[in-house]
Amino acid sequence: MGRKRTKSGKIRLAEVAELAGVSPITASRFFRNPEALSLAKRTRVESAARELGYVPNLAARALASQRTEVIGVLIPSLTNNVFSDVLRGIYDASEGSRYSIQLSNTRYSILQEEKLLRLFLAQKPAGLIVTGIDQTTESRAMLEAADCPIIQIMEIGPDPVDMMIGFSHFDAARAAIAHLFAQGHRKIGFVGARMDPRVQRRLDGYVVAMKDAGLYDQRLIVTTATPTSVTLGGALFADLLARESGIDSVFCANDDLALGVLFECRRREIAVPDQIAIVGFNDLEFMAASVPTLTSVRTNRYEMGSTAAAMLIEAIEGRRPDEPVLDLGFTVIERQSSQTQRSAVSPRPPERAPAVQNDSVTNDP
Amino acid sequence: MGRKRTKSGKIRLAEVAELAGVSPITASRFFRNPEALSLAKRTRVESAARELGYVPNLAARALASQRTEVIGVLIPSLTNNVFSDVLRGIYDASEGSRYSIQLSNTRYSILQEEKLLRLFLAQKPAGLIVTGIDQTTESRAMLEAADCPIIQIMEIGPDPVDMMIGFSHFDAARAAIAHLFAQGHRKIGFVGARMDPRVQRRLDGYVVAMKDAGLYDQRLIVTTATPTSVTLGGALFADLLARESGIDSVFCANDDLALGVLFECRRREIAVPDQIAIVGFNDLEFMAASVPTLTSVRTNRYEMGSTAAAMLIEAIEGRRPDEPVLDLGFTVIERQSSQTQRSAVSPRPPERAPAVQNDSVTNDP
DNA sequence: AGGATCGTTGACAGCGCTACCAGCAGCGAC
DNA sequence: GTCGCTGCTGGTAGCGCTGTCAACGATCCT
Repeated sequence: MGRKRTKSGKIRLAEVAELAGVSPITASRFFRNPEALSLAKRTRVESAARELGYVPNLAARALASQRTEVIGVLIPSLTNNVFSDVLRGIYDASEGSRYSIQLSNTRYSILQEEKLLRLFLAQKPAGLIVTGIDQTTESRAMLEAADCPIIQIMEIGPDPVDMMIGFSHFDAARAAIAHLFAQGHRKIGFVGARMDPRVQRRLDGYVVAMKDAGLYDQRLIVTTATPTSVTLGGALFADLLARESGIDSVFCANDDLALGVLFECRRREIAVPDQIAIVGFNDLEFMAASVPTLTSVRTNRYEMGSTAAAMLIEAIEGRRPDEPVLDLGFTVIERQSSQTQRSAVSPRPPERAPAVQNDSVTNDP
Repeated sequence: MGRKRTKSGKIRLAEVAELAGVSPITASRFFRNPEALSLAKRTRVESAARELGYVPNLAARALASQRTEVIGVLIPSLTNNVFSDVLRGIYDASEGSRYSIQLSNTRYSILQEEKLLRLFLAQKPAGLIVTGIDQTTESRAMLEAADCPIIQIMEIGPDPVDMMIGFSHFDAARAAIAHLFAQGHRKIGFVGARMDPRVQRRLDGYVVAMKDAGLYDQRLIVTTATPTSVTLGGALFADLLARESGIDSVFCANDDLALGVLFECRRREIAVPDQIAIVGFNDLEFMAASVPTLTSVRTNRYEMGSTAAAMLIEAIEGRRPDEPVLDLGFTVIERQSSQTQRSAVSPRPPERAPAVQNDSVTNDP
């Protein structure tokens, strides 16, 4: 055979082209835009490529085309269940596409995020997925100057850099509190950890709901910057009980905390929901399995990741969505931990209706 | 200025070299092996690069050098807590190095793994991290032919492709059963889900331990191929109870199942550990927070990831470890869920000593 | 002093692919 | 018959960097 191989023995595009009897550039087009070829050449190139086991060299492609087929993803945590669901969505939706995912962990630091952003942008990614809407001014400027599609995920806000997909943590928290009001609870504690911007907005939702009902008391709020855990949920709840008496329910900023509160109740022989109602956030799998089952606010995490990746890929390929901001909503899943006994006479009837509109607990736009 | 810029306005190495008054190749060396330069040129190149804000073009580098600075990582699941800990270790250890992580999800399919391996290898990664020791014949052949360091993680076995880091799931399961024997339990159930090769080896460890003690009964084993969950733990345990009576303890193949069993006990008002002892596997955070606290086998997941990445990078750079197989061990963490009452008279004294050597529950090599 | 060695530097020639532009055939319209 | 158009194809010229090898002066040894 007259074909010359590179020393590494790798098959190059030129070999494929030669076997197929076309020019290299035609073979190149086959891999990027097969429709542009005549049917005859298309099949010839295809079978030649298969026969030789050709695999494109991505580095050469990136160098020649001046762009990569990499989607950068910046998330604050790898271990938080919330993000692993989102990630799974992103990976699933990118699979089968030509794009590969480049993941980095900001560890909840917007400075770290800025640093990583600079790194990513220097390699001209095809698109970018960033978490949240709280970037540094510098990051924001870089994102706006970037010439690739960008999606902010996990929450929505008024001023997208480009596209945005998430839900309102503020509204979700308010809906959770409205549910507790509807069940007759009035002295509702808030337990929060990590206190990243999204947890902060859940707290804001709680505060506004409580104030609207004339029930706000800052001593009902226990938070810490420490990373969240089940153990911490128990500890924070213990703090809350030590500080305030007469609490009838707790809204936890996430489900791990809620589970910790449940265990702490068990440890102290506090009946749930009779003495204390518990509501969590995210609706992780175990919330439906615990005893009693735990009420939570379901968020569409997998969908958030998969839709974000799919939207981004569409945008990269020139098909921008009609609406750049997508609200995935949330649903308050009412379970035993917050149900007032309905078969028996309610042991703690609401003394007055809370001053909050009793709208639907679901917010699926 | 005489410098010519590329149309994209990007700073190239040539610009840096010109400003520094050296040849491009010298500038290139500065970024790869600064020690090779004289101090004078080194500082000149460094300040020129900083002044221009130069960022190397990785695609060009990869093309010219015929290798990438990418470490491929193949794991079976993104959402399983076990792997998120490992991943965090990998990302942490690779941060600050020149290498970037390329992650893919095999979804517990060795065929999918083979496919992804082919994809990865075609791009000449600098190194590879693969999960487990059960590859297809084809995958194994590809790995052996690959000219980059490879680490198999999560478990150890007799025949490493290259390097290996993990622990013996078989021994860990045996140690868990030995602990239950030591606490006087004899009718020990096994609850397992997903049944990937590592869970299978835990089951093997259980079987051997039970057989050695003359207590093996296959009706004590409940497994399913379904992905694991807390809910599933409860359901499988319910199956076990329906099938067999007199069970005094349950060894769960992972902690989610164990939590599900605990909740199921609570639902049925079975006292833990008095009527049923529970042992889990992995020692996730919540195991220490539950009521009662749950015994588990601690595995060093974060360390496994970080050590694997660090070892791999060392090997890539030519410093191979003395010993290619690293056993990270495990520890049985004894908690309330499996403790025989010691203050009171044991309600269920062991009728005969189990025929298993009562070695240390810790296996930290 | 002569030769060998080391540390440092630079010239050259690609790595494998694609952007750009030109060319060519086939077609319908005038 | 000419023109312009469309659809397909190919040639040329890099993309930005590094491997290889040669050259140079400085240092060391005999």
